[in-house]
Amino acid sequence: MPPNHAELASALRLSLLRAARRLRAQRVNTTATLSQLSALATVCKSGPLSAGEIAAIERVQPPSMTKILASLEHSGWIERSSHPEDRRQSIIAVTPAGRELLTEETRARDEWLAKRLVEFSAEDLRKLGEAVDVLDRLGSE
Amino acid sequence: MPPNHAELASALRLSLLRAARRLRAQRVNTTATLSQLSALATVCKSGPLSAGEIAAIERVQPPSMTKILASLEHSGWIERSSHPEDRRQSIIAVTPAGRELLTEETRARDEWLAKRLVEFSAEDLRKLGEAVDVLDRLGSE
DNA sequence: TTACGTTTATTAGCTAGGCTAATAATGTGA
DNA sequence: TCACATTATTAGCCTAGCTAATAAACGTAA
Repeated sequence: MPPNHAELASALRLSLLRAARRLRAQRVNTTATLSQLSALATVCKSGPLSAGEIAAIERVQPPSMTKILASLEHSGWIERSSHPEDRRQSIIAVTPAGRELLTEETRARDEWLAKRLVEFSAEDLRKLGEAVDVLDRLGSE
Repeated sequence: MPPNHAELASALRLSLLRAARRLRAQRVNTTATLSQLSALATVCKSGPLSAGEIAAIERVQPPSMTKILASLEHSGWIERSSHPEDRRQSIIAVTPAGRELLTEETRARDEWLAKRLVEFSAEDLRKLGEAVDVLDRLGSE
Protein backbone atom coordinates (compact mmCIF):
# COMPACT_ATOMS: atom_id res chain seq x y z
CA MET A 1 0.00 0.00 0.00
CA PRO A 2 1.33 3.42 -0.95
CA PRO A 3 2.68 5.17 2.12
CA ASN A 4 1.35 8.69 1.56
CA HIS A 5 -1.35 10.70 -0.11
CA ALA A 6 0.63 11.67 -3.18
CA GLU A 7 1.68 8.16 -4.02
CA LEU A 8 -1.75 6.75 -3.35
CA ALA A 9 -3.24 9.47 -5.53
CA SER A 10 -0.89 8.64 -8.38
CA ALA A 11 -1.48 4.92 -8.20
CA LEU A 12 -5.22 5.31 -7.81
CA ARG A 13 -5.49 7.69 -10.74
CA LEU A 14 -3.82 5.29 -13.14
CA SER A 15 -5.71 2.28 -11.86
CA LEU A 16 -9.07 4.01 -11.96
CA LEU A 17 -8.67 5.41 -15.44
CA ARG A 18 -7.52 2.14 -16.92
CA ALA A 19 -10.22 0.11 -15.20
CA ALA A 20 -12.85 2.62 -16.31
CA ARG A 21 -11.59 2.51 -19.88
CA ARG A 22 -11.86 -1.24 -19.78
CA LEU A 23 -15.39 -1.12 -18.41
CA ARG A 24 -16.50 1.46 -20.92
CA ALA A 25 -15.20 -0.66 -23.77
CA GLN A 26 -17.47 -3.51 -22.72
CA ARG A 27 -20.46 -3.15 -25.00
CA VAL A 28 -22.45 -6.36 -24.64
CA ASN A 29 -25.51 -4.69 -26.09
CA THR A 30 -25.29 -1.53 -28.10
CA THR A 31 -28.84 -0.27 -27.72
CA ALA A 32 -27.80 2.30 -25.13
CA THR A 33 -24.57 3.97 -24.13
CA LEU A 34 -23.23 4.06 -20.60
CA SER A 35 -24.00 7.75 -20.19
CA GLN A 36 -27.55 7.18 -21.32
CA LEU A 37 -27.93 4.28 -18.94
CA SER A 38 -26.47 6.25 -16.10
CA ALA A 39 -28.91 9.12 -16.61
CA LEU A 40 -31.77 6.71 -17.07
CA ALA A 41 -30.86 4.96 -13.84
CA THR A 42 -30.81 8.27 -12.03
CA VAL A 43 -34.27 9.23 -13.25
CA CYS A 44 -35.54 5.76 -12.48
CA LYS A 45 -34.14 5.84 -8.96
CA SER A 46 -34.79 9.41 -7.93
CA GLY A 47 -38.19 9.80 -9.53
CA PRO A 48 -39.31 12.44 -12.04
CA LEU A 49 -36.73 15.20 -12.27
CA SER A 50 -35.99 18.29 -14.30
CA ALA A 51 -33.12 18.32 -16.80
CA GLY A 52 -31.05 20.53 -14.54
CA GLU A 53 -31.51 18.23 -11.58
CA ILE A 54 -30.37 15.23 -13.58
CA ALA A 55 -27.34 17.14 -14.83
CA ALA A 56 -26.45 18.07 -11.26
CA ILE A 57 -26.75 14.50 -10.02
CA GLU A 58 -24.76 13.13 -12.95
CA ARG A 59 -22.17 15.88 -12.50
CA VAL A 60 -22.26 17.02 -16.11
CA GLN A 61 -23.01 20.45 -17.51
CA PRO A 62 -26.57 21.17 -18.65
CA PRO A 63 -25.75 21.07 -22.39
CA SER A 64 -24.30 17.60 -22.02
CA MET A 65 -27.47 16.41 -20.35
CA THR A 66 -29.59 18.03 -23.05
CA LYS A 67 -27.92 15.73 -25.61
CA ILE A 68 -28.34 12.64 -23.48
CA LEU A 69 -31.98 13.38 -22.75
CA ALA A 70 -32.69 14.03 -26.43
CA SER A 71 -31.38 10.59 -27.34
CA LEU A 72 -33.27 8.95 -24.48
CA GLU A 73 -36.49 10.64 -25.53
CA HIS A 74 -35.94 9.78 -29.17
CA SER A 75 -35.64 6.12 -28.19
CA GLY A 76 -38.80 6.30 -26.12
CA TRP A 77 -37.13 5.57 -22.81
CA ILE A 78 -38.10 8.80 -21.11
CA GLU A 79 -41.00 11.20 -21.54
CA ARG A 80 -41.47 14.83 -20.67
CA SER A 81 -44.47 16.48 -19.11
CA SER A 82 -44.89 20.16 -18.43
CA HIS A 83 -43.95 21.57 -15.06
CA PRO A 84 -47.09 22.91 -13.36
CA GLU A 85 -45.51 26.14 -12.14
CA ASP A 86 -42.44 26.79 -14.28
CA ARG A 87 -42.83 26.54 -18.01
CA ARG A 88 -39.09 26.69 -18.60
CA GLN A 89 -38.70 23.26 -17.09
CA SER A 90 -40.21 19.96 -18.04
CA ILE A 91 -40.59 16.98 -15.81
CA ILE A 92 -38.74 13.92 -17.03
CA ALA A 93 -39.86 10.41 -16.17
CA VAL A 94 -38.86 6.92 -17.24
CA THR A 95 -41.30 5.09 -19.52
CA PRO A 96 -42.12 1.43 -18.96
CA ALA A 97 -39.89 0.61 -21.95
CA GLY A 98 -37.09 2.58 -20.35
CA ARG A 99 -37.53 0.75 -17.09
CA GLU A 100 -37.44 -2.58 -18.84
CA LEU A 101 -34.38 -1.63 -20.85
CA LEU A 102 -32.64 -0.53 -17.70
CA THR A 103 -33.22 -3.84 -15.99
CA GLU A 104 -32.09 -5.96 -18.91
CA GLU A 105 -29.21 -3.77 -19.92
CA THR A 106 -27.82 -3.45 -16.44
CA ARG A 107 -27.91 -7.19 -15.99
CA ALA A 108 -26.22 -7.78 -19.35
CA ARG A 109 -23.54 -5.18 -18.72
CA ASP A 110 -22.81 -6.47 -15.27
CA GLU A 111 -22.32 -9.93 -16.65
CA TRP A 112 -18.83 -9.33 -17.97
CA LEU A 113 -17.70 -7.71 -14.74
CA ALA A 114 -19.34 -10.36 -12.64
CA LYS A 115 -17.61 -13.06 -14.68
CA ARG A 116 -14.32 -11.34 -14.15
CA LEU A 117 -15.00 -11.04 -10.45
CA VAL A 118 -15.45 -14.78 -10.15
CA GLU A 119 -11.74 -15.11 -10.94
CA PHE A 120 -10.83 -13.02 -7.93
CA SER A 121 -10.29 -14.25 -4.41
CA ALA A 122 -12.73 -13.57 -1.60
CA GLU A 123 -10.10 -11.28 -0.16
CA ASP A 124 -9.93 -9.25 -3.38
CA LEU A 125 -13.71 -8.99 -3.51
CA ARG A 126 -13.80 -7.75 0.05
CA LYS A 127 -11.28 -5.05 -0.87
CA LEU A 128 -13.32 -4.00 -3.89
CA GLY A 129 -16.53 -3.95 -1.92
CA GLU A 130 -14.98 -1.79 0.77
CA ALA A 131 -13.61 0.58 -1.84
CA VAL A 132 -16.96 1.11 -3.55
CA ASP A 133 -18.38 3.49 -1.00
CA VAL A 134 -15.13 5.42 -0.71
CA LEU A 135 -15.05 5.78 -4.49
CA ASP A 136 -18.64 6.96 -4.40
CA ARG A 137 -17.74 9.73 -2.03
CA LEU A 138 -14.69 10.55 -4.10
CA GLY A 139 -16.76 10.90 -7.26
CA SER A 140 -19.80 12.64 -5.92
CA GLU A 141 -18.74 15.46 -3.67
CA MET B 1 -20.69 -4.59 1.15
CA PRO B 2 -22.66 -6.10 -1.71
CA PRO B 3 -23.37 -9.74 -0.97
CA ASN B 4 -22.69 -11.29 -4.38
CA HIS B 5 -20.79 -10.86 -7.61
CA ALA B 6 -23.63 -9.33 -9.61
CA GLU B 7 -24.42 -6.68 -7.04
CA LEU B 8 -20.77 -5.87 -6.46
CA ALA B 9 -20.30 -5.64 -10.21
CA SER B 10 -23.18 -3.22 -10.57
CA ALA B 11 -22.10 -1.02 -7.68
CA LEU B 12 -18.48 -1.06 -8.75
CA ARG B 13 -19.32 -0.16 -12.35
CA LEU B 14 -21.24 2.94 -11.33
CA SER B 15 -18.69 4.03 -8.76
CA LEU B 16 -15.77 3.53 -11.09
CA LEU B 17 -17.29 5.40 -14.00
CA ARG B 18 -18.34 8.34 -11.90
CA ALA B 19 -15.00 8.58 -10.08
CA ALA B 20 -13.14 8.31 -13.39
CA ARG B 21 -15.30 11.01 -14.94
CA ARG B 22 -14.48 13.22 -12.02
CA LEU B 23 -10.78 12.53 -12.33
CA ARG B 24 -10.78 13.06 -16.07
CA ALA B 25 -12.41 16.46 -15.64
CA GLN B 26 -9.48 17.62 -13.54
CA ARG B 27 -7.25 19.43 -16.00
CA VAL B 28 -4.70 21.34 -13.94
CA ASN B 29 -2.43 21.74 -16.92
CA THR B 30 -3.65 21.38 -20.44
CA THR B 31 -0.38 20.79 -22.24
CA ALA B 32 -1.09 17.08 -22.58
CA THR B 33 -4.20 14.94 -22.53
CA LEU B 34 -4.62 11.96 -20.24
CA SER B 35 -4.28 9.48 -23.10
CA GLN B 36 -1.06 11.10 -24.18
CA LEU B 37 0.29 11.02 -20.66
CA SER B 38 -0.70 7.41 -20.22
CA ALA B 39 1.07 6.35 -23.40
CA LEU B 40 4.07 8.49 -22.52
CA ALA B 41 4.25 6.89 -19.10
CA THR B 42 4.15 3.44 -20.65
CA VAL B 43 7.02 4.22 -23.01
CA CYS B 44 8.93 5.83 -20.19
CA LYS B 45 8.47 2.86 -17.93
CA SER B 46 8.79 -0.04 -20.35
CA GLY B 47 11.59 1.38 -22.46
CA PRO B 48 11.65 1.84 -26.24
CA LEU B 49 8.70 0.08 -27.84
CA SER B 50 7.02 -0.23 -31.21
CA ALA B 51 3.68 1.44 -31.86
CA GLY B 52 1.90 -1.90 -31.78
CA GLU B 53 3.42 -2.84 -28.46
CA ILE B 54 2.31 0.43 -26.89
CA ALA B 55 -1.21 -0.05 -28.26
CA ALA B 56 -1.33 -3.53 -26.76
CA ILE B 57 -0.19 -2.33 -23.35
CA GLU B 58 -2.60 0.61 -23.38
CA ARG B 59 -5.38 -1.68 -24.59
CA VAL B 60 -6.37 0.49 -27.51
CA GLN B 61 -6.53 -0.37 -31.20
CA PRO B 62 -3.51 0.50 -33.37
CA PRO B 63 -5.21 3.44 -35.15
CA SER B 64 -5.96 5.06 -31.80
CA MET B 65 -2.32 4.78 -30.82
CA THR B 66 -1.22 6.18 -34.17
CA LYS B 67 -3.08 9.39 -33.33
CA ILE B 68 -1.68 9.61 -29.83
CA LEU B 69 1.89 8.98 -30.99
CA ALA B 70 1.58 11.56 -33.77
CA SER B 71 0.60 14.21 -31.24
CA LEU B 72 3.36 13.16 -28.83
CA GLU B 73 5.95 13.31 -31.60
CA HIS B 74 4.67 16.67 -32.82
CA SER B 75 5.15 18.05 -29.32
CA GLY B 76 8.67 16.63 -29.13
CA TRP B 77 7.97 14.27 -26.25
CA ILE B 78 8.84 11.09 -28.11
CA GLU B 79 11.15 10.31 -30.99
CA ARG B 80 11.25 7.50 -33.49
CA SER B 81 14.24 5.59 -34.73
CA SER B 82 14.25 2.91 -37.38
CA HIS B 83 13.94 -0.72 -36.39
CA PRO B 84 17.16 -2.52 -37.37
CA GLU B 85 15.44 -5.58 -38.83
CA ASP B 86 11.88 -4.60 -39.71
CA ARG B 87 11.39 -1.41 -41.65
CA ARG B 88 7.64 -1.44 -41.09
CA GLN B 89 8.16 -0.66 -37.43
CA SER B 90 9.89 2.20 -35.74
CA ILE B 91 11.25 2.27 -32.26
CA ILE B 92 9.66 4.85 -30.02
CA ALA B 93 11.48 6.40 -27.08
CA VAL B 94 10.77 9.24 -24.66
CA THR B 95 12.83 12.41 -25.15
CA PRO B 96 14.29 14.28 -22.18
CA ALA B 97 11.55 16.88 -22.65
CA GLY B 98 8.97 14.12 -22.52
CA ARG B 99 10.43 12.70 -19.39
CA GLU B 100 10.43 16.09 -17.74
CA LEU B 101 6.85 16.78 -18.77
CA LEU B 102 5.81 13.45 -17.38
CA THR B 103 7.30 14.18 -14.02
CA GLU B 104 5.82 17.64 -13.70
CA GLU B 105 2.46 16.78 -15.15
CA THR B 106 1.99 13.73 -13.01
CA ARG B 107 2.79 15.68 -9.90
CA ALA B 108 0.41 18.47 -10.86
CA ARG B 109 -2.40 16.10 -11.73
CA ASP B 110 -1.99 14.16 -8.56
CA GLU B 111 -2.31 17.29 -6.52
CA TRP B 112 -6.07 17.55 -6.77
CA LEU B 113 -6.59 13.94 -5.85
CA ALA B 114 -4.08 14.11 -3.03
CA LYS B 115 -5.88 17.16 -1.65
CA ARG B 116 -9.15 15.29 -1.78
CA LEU B 117 -7.58 12.31 -0.07
CA VAL B 118 -6.57 14.44 2.89
CA GLU B 119 -10.25 14.77 3.71
CA PHE B 120 -10.64 11.02 4.04
CA SER B 121 -10.07 8.95 7.14
CA ALA B 122 -7.11 6.65 7.54
CA GLU B 123 -9.55 3.79 7.27
CA ASP B 124 -10.83 5.04 3.91
CA LEU B 125 -7.29 5.48 2.65
CA ARG B 126 -6.46 1.95 3.64
CA LYS B 127 -9.46 0.70 1.69
CA LEU B 128 -8.45 2.69 -1.38
CA GLY B 129 -4.87 1.53 -1.15
CA GLU B 130 -5.94 -2.08 -0.92
CA ALA B 131 -8.25 -1.67 -3.90
CA VAL B 132 -5.55 -0.24 -6.15
CA ASP B 133 -3.86 -3.48 -6.98
CA VAL B 134 -7.14 -5.31 -7.45
CA LEU B 135 -8.26 -2.57 -9.84
CA ASP B 136 -4.96 -2.88 -11.66
CA ARG B 137 -5.56 -6.55 -12.26
CA LEU B 138 -9.14 -5.81 -13.26
CA GLY B 139 -8.05 -3.28 -15.86
CA SER B 140 -5.02 -4.95 -17.31
CA GLU B 141 -5.83 -8.56 -18.00
C1' DT C 1 12.42 -15.09 -58.03
C1' DT C 2 7.97 -14.17 -58.28
C1' DA C 3 3.68 -14.34 -56.36
C1' DC C 4 0.73 -14.64 -52.39
C1' DG C 5 -0.67 -14.27 -47.78
C1' DT C 6 0.57 -11.94 -43.23
C1' DT C 7 1.85 -8.36 -40.31
C1' DT C 8 2.48 -3.44 -39.03
C1' DA C 9 1.17 1.06 -39.33
C1' DT C 10 -1.44 4.65 -41.17
C1' DT C 11 -5.43 7.20 -43.17
C1' DA C 12 -10.31 8.21 -43.49
C1' DG C 13 -14.42 8.65 -41.45
C1' DC C 14 -17.71 7.60 -37.73
C1' DT C 15 -19.60 7.85 -32.87
C1' DA C 16 -19.90 9.04 -27.98
C1' DG C 17 -19.28 12.20 -24.60
C1' DG C 18 -17.72 15.98 -22.61
C1' DC C 19 -16.93 21.25 -22.58
C1' DT C 20 -17.81 26.73 -23.19
C1' DA C 21 -20.23 30.58 -25.19
C1' DA C 22 -24.25 32.38 -26.90
C1' DT C 23 -29.28 32.43 -27.29
C1' DA C 24 -34.21 31.84 -26.13
C1' DA C 25 -37.75 31.54 -22.99
C1' DT C 26 -39.54 32.12 -18.69
C1' DG C 27 -39.67 33.69 -13.95
C1' DT C 28 -38.92 37.33 -10.24
C1' DG C 29 -38.47 41.44 -7.86
C1' DA C 30 -37.60 46.54 -7.48
C1' DT D 1 -42.65 47.75 -16.38
C1' DC D 2 -38.03 46.79 -16.80
C1' DA D 3 -33.89 44.73 -15.45
C1' DC D 4 -31.83 40.72 -13.78
C1' DA D 5 -31.77 35.70 -12.80
C1' DT D 6 -32.66 31.05 -14.00
C1' DT D 7 -33.45 27.06 -17.09
C1' DA D 8 -32.77 24.82 -21.18
C1' DT D 9 -31.15 24.55 -25.70
C1' DT D 10 -28.20 25.37 -29.78
C1' DA D 11 -23.75 25.89 -32.01
C1' DG D 12 -19.32 24.68 -32.26
C1' DC D 13 -15.17 22.77 -30.36
C1' DC D 14 -12.20 18.98 -28.44
C1' DT D 15 -10.84 14.33 -26.70
C1' DA D 16 -10.94 9.61 -27.28
C1' DG D 17 -12.13 5.70 -28.88
C1' DC D 18 -13.71 2.49 -32.88
C1' DT D 19 -13.92 -0.06 -37.82
C1' DA D 20 -12.74 -0.41 -42.63
C1' DA D 21 -9.61 0.35 -46.11
C1' DT D 22 -4.93 1.11 -47.67
C1' DA D 23 0.16 1.00 -47.97
C1' DA D 24 4.41 -0.90 -47.05
C1' DA D 25 7.31 -4.46 -45.70
C1' DC D 26 8.04 -9.24 -44.48
C1' DG D 27 8.14 -14.32 -45.14
C1' DT D 28 7.38 -18.35 -47.67
C1' DA D 29 6.40 -21.70 -51.11
C1' DA D 30 6.02 -22.90 -55.96
